[in-house]
Amino acid sequence: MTRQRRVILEELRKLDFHPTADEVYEIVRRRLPRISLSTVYRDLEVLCDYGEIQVLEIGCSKKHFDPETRSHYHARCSRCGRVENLPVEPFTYLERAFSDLCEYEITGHRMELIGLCPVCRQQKGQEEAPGG
Amino acid sequence: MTRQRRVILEELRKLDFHPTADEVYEIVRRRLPRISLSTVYRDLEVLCDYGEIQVLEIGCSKKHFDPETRSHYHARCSRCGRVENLPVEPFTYLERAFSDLCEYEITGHRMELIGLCPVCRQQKGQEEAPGG
DNA sequence: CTAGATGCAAATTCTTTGCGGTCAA
DNA sequence: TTGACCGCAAAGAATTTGCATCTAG
Repeated sequence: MTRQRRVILEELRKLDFHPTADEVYEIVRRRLPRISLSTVYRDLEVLCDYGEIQVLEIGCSKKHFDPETRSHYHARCSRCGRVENLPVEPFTYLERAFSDLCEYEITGHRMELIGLCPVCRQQKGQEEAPGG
Repeated sequence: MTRQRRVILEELRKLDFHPTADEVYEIVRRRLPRISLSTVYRDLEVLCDYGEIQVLEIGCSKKHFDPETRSHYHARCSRCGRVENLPVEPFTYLERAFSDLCEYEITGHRMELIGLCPVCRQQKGQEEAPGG
């Protein structure tokens, strides 16, 4: 566990949302101004291998990194791309139910709620009623 | 609706899985050998805008294209990447339930079952018991 | 004609890799 | 001294864009 790796993990754990690699880079740079983006990518991968964090390939095009490795659901803002946790236990019985409906050997599932986060909700309200 | 666009849509509708852009390219090339990959990307985007197909940003890194635009769930093979439909109606009540659990204004949700498709299931079985 | 669409090649974006130098045990 | 790790720059993969040409109306 190197300095860079430790700082990345610490910063990830402070956040209430799941950042992308370049967001991690920007955040970590405040404490380690000389860190490189490739170190961030490499350390995020190592932290996944160690089982300290997980990658979310959600919404897509960019990966998001989550310091909680147990399975859980996410909410994603369709406006700003923010990804955060949903406070419910995953419905594992769904996997058994779906096993009977298809030929797949089911090993897991993923659910994502899509909508507007509180901030974007408010901003959208202001745009739609400008000044009156 | 140009020739290229029509052929792309026809071929998509024939498939029982949801291909990536380069898979669409390979398939469509059999009928239109001079089509370019950028036309495929561009036409897939136009078809989305027209509401004829939808993009699945699933599993990630590559987009998958689905000629069924109504909301539905998918199964994804963790071995070969195949993405196909699940024969169940989406549980829209989940959106109302989650609205009470978070501050989001929920507009939709997505669920994806992960596992081994029938083909990979069989291949895996053969690898694990080679020759007896 | 002309507006939109195409094919090709170059550009972008996100991510990974190669390499020489650094640091801790 | 050694092996893992770093920063930098270059390479890769997926996707998008610029541009000259083509085509249907």
